[in-house]
Amino acid sequence: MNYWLMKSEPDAFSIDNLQKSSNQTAHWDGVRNYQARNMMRDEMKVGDQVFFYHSNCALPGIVGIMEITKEAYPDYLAFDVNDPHYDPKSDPDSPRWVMVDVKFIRHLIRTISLQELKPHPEVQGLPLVQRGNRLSIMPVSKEQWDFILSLE
DNA sequence: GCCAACGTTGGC
DNA sequence: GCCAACGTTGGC
Repeated sequence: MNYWLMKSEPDAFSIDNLQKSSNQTAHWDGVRNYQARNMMRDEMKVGDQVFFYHSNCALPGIVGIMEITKEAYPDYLAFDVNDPHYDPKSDPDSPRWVMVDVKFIRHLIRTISLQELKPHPEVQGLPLVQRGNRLSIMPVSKEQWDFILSLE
């Protein structure tokens, strides 16, 4: 089983939005970065566990856990001219972007903030804590996963 | 709201 | 294929 971290701006889609979704499940759309896409497409499997990270907000940090319930399939928003994530270069016959389905598992007891994580040597390998990092989907090692949860 | 860091685009 | 310009991300 793999572990991941996925970022979302809570103003756009928060963990509460996920919890309130039908079946507590939603598609993770709008990823428009090749590195992130490749990980979704090639490595994410049903059952993988994922940290839900709130970015660009008052307290950026890890707020909960979700699980992959459907592996990569075409991000159809890329075909919708009226959607902000529309990409004219994504051809329905050969989709450029993919999404996965995620299911709410639980909130963390408290938010584990970026500020709190940064000083810990155990997570220095995580792109999340590296300067200037913008990757919205990243792998988390089992050791990092367990360590972060031990802070809860 | 600011702005540094980054990824992408497109002219050459 | 280089790289300047541009748009976006995301912490602060």
